[in-house]
Amino acid sequence: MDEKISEAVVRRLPKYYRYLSDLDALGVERISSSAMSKGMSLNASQIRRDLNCFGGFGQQGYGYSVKSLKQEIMHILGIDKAYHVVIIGSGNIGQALAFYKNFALEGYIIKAIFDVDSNRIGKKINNIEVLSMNDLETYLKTENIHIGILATPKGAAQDVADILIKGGVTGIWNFAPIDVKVPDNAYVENVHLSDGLYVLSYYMQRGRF
Amino acid sequence: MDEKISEAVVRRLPKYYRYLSDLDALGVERISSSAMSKGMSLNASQIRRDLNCFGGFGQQGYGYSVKSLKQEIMHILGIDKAYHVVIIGSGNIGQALAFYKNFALEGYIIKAIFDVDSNRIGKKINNIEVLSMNDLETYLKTENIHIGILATPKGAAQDVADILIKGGVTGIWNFAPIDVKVPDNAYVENVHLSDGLYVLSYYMQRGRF
DNA sequence: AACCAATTGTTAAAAACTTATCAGGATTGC
DNA sequence: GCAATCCTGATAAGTTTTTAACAATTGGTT
Repeated sequence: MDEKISEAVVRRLPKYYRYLSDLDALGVERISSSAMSKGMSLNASQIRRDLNCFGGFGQQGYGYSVKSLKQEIMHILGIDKAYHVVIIGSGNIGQALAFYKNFALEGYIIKAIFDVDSNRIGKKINNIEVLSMNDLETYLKTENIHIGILATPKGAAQDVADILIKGGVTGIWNFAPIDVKVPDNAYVENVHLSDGLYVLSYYMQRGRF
Repeated sequence: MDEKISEAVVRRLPKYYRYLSDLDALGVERISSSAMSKGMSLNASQIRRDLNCFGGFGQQGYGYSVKSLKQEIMHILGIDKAYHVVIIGSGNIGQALAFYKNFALEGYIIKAIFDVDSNRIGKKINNIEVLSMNDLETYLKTENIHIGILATPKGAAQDVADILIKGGVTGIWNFAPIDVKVPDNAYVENVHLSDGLYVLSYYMQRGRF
């Protein structure tokens, strides 16, 4: 429970969370690792091992309590609290994210959108103000922002990331098709949407084997 | 060169492709695995090993030709040809994807959008027709569609996927927050956008170690 | 109250993946 | 045209990740 947690494990946590949420919504109260295994197409040993990285949440002969395991994972992921977010870039992706209702519901509160396009500045998107990129640096001095969402063209992404980090942002969710780099005290999640489409094309052509 | 290619390797290919495209755009003609290694923060051995899965593209004492290696990877990924695509769901994500210019440029041609909302049916999004979900099955009989993009609510995703597969679609790019299942002769790429946000939250809270 | 079945947490084994090493061939500079 | 250098492809070693196995513990049942 004290060793370094591998990224592979961390990346499975959201999947557990999703699965447990579904079970909970269906009113299921308890679940065993082997039942989860079937439902999620994961190995049961792996599930027990993964969960055990963070504590012994299960009980022999019984399994896991859906509700409390879900709660534990929310806490481990850190999604049981509120984050202040800014979106940079109000193009296709920026807008789609601004309109996405679940973020607000899950505690990711979008405080402002920034753009360079003077036609957009001053307008509102889903009731969120669009401000000028020129004001970003100043804005970050007065507002306490945790997460910046990068939805800029790739040429601007790293520069904007640097401004965000300098302004105290510690998490960057990057949708620009470039690997943004951040210092060790911050973290970036590079999305690279089209990579998935390329992988899809690969398997469509070659098959899975 | 004949063994099974691991998914880990396949998922690095788009990254190589992106990097080589950038080099090519800068006019760089040749590159060694160790130079790539520095530029991409990957191990040089790994790069040589990865590329060697598909053929001996390099030359001792010289390295790799940027242009031809890029071309090879495009071919391996299968992104050097055209795909016919439909988008299911014209909500935030569906619209954003419909407007995304690069898809068309890269040969992913969006032929139609389907939705259940009668207010949207008959309209056009970025000059692409929005058709009724009821007509999807018939549509697939006459049109040869390769890829279906799922941008529906999660409750509808699996059902729509089934219709798509039945209609001859072999690739599904799924943005609904559920793991869509497809038969062995088809392939699905589940995106799960918010998973990345959760992982980001995890590392913001716990740090990387 | 005692047994049986279920299920975890843990340890061990297997598989997959990454990194290091190096012989051999190609290129470049002189 | 020769030597020194560079760099790949291949093999070997090391590391991480996944899967299997099982003792120990709990809950339900008779």
